[in-house]
Amino acid sequence: MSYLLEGLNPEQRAAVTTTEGPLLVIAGAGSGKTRVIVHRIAYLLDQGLARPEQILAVTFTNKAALEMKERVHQLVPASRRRGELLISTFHSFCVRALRRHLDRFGGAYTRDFTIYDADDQGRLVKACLKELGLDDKKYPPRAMQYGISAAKNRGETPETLPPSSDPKRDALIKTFRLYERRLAAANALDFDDLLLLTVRLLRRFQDVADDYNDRFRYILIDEYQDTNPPQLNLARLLTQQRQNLCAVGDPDQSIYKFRAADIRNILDFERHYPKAKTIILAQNYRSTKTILDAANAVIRNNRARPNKDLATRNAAGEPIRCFVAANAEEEADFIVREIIAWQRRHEHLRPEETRAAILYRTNAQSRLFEEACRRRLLPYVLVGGFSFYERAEIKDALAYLRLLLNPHDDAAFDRVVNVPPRGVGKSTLEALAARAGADSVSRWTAMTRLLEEGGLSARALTGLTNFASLIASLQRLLDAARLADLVSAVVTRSGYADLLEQEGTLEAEGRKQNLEELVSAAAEADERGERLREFLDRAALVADTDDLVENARVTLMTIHSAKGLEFPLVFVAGLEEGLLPHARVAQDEDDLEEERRLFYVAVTRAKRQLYLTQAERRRVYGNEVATDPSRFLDEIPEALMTVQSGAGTAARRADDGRPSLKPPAKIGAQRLTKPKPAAAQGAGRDAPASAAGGLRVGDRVEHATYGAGQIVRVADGKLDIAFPGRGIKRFVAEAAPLTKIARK
DNA sequence: AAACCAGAGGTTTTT
DNA sequence: CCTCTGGTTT
Repeated sequence: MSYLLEGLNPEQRAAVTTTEGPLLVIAGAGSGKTRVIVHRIAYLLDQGLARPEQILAVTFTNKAALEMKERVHQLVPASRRRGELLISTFHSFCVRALRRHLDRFGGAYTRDFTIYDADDQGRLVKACLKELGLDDKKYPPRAMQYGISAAKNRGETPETLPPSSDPKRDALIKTFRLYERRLAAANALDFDDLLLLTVRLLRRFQDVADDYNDRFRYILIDEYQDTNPPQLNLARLLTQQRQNLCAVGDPDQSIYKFRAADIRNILDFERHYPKAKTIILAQNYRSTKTILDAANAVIRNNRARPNKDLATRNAAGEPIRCFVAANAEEEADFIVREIIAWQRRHEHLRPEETRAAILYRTNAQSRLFEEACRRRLLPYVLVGGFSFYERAEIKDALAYLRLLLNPHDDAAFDRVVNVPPRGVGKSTLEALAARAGADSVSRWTAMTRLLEEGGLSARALTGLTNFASLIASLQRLLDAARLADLVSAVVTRSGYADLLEQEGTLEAEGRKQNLEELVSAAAEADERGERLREFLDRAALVADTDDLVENARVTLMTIHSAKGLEFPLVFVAGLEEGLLPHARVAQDEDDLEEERRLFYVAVTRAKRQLYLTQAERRRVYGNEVATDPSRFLDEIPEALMTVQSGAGTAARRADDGRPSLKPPAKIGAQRLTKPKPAAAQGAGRDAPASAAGGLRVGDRVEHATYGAGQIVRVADGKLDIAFPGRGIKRFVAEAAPLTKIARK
């Protein structure tokens, strides 16, 4: 027996060794799903059933792909895996395929296409609305963007949509049509296109489809319950010959409907693949029995699902603790205090056995937890904040780079044509946009035409001429220079570096540092042998740059981001009607079931101890309103829980018989933490101490929302603080959620 | 072109 | 409440 099967239970073994034909693995939460996939890949290699390059494994995130690859490498000796093992997301896979074959279509698109991220997409939609003269109050761009994406994922094009007299519908179709035209003119693809065009490619060109079918003997897809229609099509097209598809997933964890994921894809697997074999992994290795019983009890309330209660041999463990706070601030503070106490109680354990997660439904909730952590000096990692690649200066530099490969990239063009300022003002930009629209060409082409024909102001003429020759001169570096040199040339020759230099502010300093980081990233890419193309593709597709998450002892994130992760200690916060389930979905039964699955995902992240918290009052747009406990709380058997409420909650008031307590002391009053005694000494600078808790110009501080910054001005009880990449912000000294950072 | 101010509007979730 | 946008001012 292969060493790869040791320590696996019979179902897991079957999932690893069933190597012929379609296989569906319904893997419950904590059932060792990733382990099974990793062992299966290793087994295929070990048994000589496939060489590495003949296997394609698809994961949901880039991070998951990386991790999976690493684990396979640990399991299989290097001698057994010559050749590239392809583990990637659907999107990355598609980019690879399109970079190779997109020319085949012969139309507007070429292999040099640009990827438009959600940001570029939003801008384009806005521009389209404007061009069509549609009021963006009446037709919110976001809704339009969503509508277009949804239509695309259903396989619609502007032409297949029936004309409608409904103005909303009509506006959507018109915008959709223009949007597609503008994308084509810019040789740009949005995230949806990446999948859709790959599907079209495989459908249209049999030889390409055959190539892929020949190459990939085995295909594995993780998180299959969250595939959307184009992804399903892709899977079917890639497996049409051999049908060696191993789909792994859990219908109870399908939580991406808003992104066009269709739970039926996994429920109908046996219909799509009549010869399919199904294996259910129902044994849970992760959670205590108490936590698992709660999860089972909750998910049982959903109708359409396979009957697969999870079982475990783990001990019952601690009861789930339910905490009702008077308001959201108290909720956050309670959680942070409990984390500190819990981790202190478990100090004897290895650090990774005391990792904690605070999970919430919406990103907006994160701020309170950040502030609470800062207040009590508890280090944390926030997942899903601004990533490096979302900073303005980074996007600017990337826009230049994008233009070098594809000058027709309108989004990039708009972004940098006048950054740094070169006399291309509003009216010139409008003239460019108008010309581009009229001729149905890119901004770049429109610019070229306008330059030839004249008719521009002298200033604009010089500005645009300079811009054009700048791009041209940088393009000459494409083949010669190393990536790092190229990036650094972009920063200097564009004048961006000088601009920041002149500014002389700390903010500009921070931006410069970020750009230097980008150059370092390029140098790393150089070492991996990557070209600009790959570098940009990675920047477009890699969303989570937070790899620190692994080592953090406290992680803050949305429930969606927590999928696939586990933590010994888990807090699910904001268990209120309107938040979880979210108010936007409460009417529709299907949507409600998705919210329940979301809650199920949250609960099943916990290994040892689970807390569920609710705030009785929560601020909504400024005013505090009373909340109702989430209906999901009622679905957990009382025997599994202990309930506790905070000071000042209604429950407590009733107990005391006191009419009402005043709301808990405003925590804002004590926000400004005094510098730590030993730390701030040493640098006895000249700046006068302010009235603001001993903060001086030059001090480094940590702000709850903006992160690390440096104080640049103290006056009138106000603080001006520079945040790298975010500019200078002014705060009322007394109220600012700040923590002083000790000097090194 | 930058800096300042007023007002509106916003909260799902993400490759 | 807080942030962003757009308009106005210099």
